Amino acid sequence: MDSGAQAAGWTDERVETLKKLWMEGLSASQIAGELGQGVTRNAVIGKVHRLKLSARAKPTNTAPRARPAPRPAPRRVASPSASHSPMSAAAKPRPVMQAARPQSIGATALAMDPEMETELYVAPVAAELYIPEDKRLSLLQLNEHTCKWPIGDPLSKEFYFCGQHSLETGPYCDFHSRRAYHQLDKKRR
DNA sequence: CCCTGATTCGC
DNA sequence: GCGAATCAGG
Repeated sequence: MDSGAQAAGWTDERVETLKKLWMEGLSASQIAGELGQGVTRNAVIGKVHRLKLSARAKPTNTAPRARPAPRPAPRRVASPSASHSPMSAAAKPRPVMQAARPQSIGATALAMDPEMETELYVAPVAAELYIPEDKRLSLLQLNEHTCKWPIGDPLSKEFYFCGQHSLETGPYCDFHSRRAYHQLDKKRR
């Protein structure tokens, strides 16, 4: 007898479902979830391309496809290369002082009265974390595990680094890591 | 950071 | 043929 574990083979049935859902506009991840746990979003996309389904809804797209950038075959790269130079790290980030966004304080407004909205105002100050003086680090005190987010004017004697424990995924602590990402990824024109 | 599809290439 | 890893854009 056979009782086997069926691999994630693309049966006609599944392919049908795939086609249907894809054409309906579902995202690859949604379809993957629909097909089952054994199917990943990548699997769906891969299959879609193999079936040559790619474009589903293309009204008037004047952009065939960006030139498939010359892929330098980065497959399976395992290069830790952790060269942390204090100087370069310090010169990278842009400690701009921007105001913190409101972050929806209070309950979600369902129906805000026109007269009430003037009451809601959040001061756009305190954009930077306050680091106690005894926690602040100078350039020479930085190491692989200290947040290298610069604070203040580099030319000033007030200048210091965050110095909190940095994440394994980057040179900054949780707070500054997120900030840096949100800055860069957001706009980018 | 989340997400999306697109592509490549070892298996 | 398959799909993880990666890339590129939002």
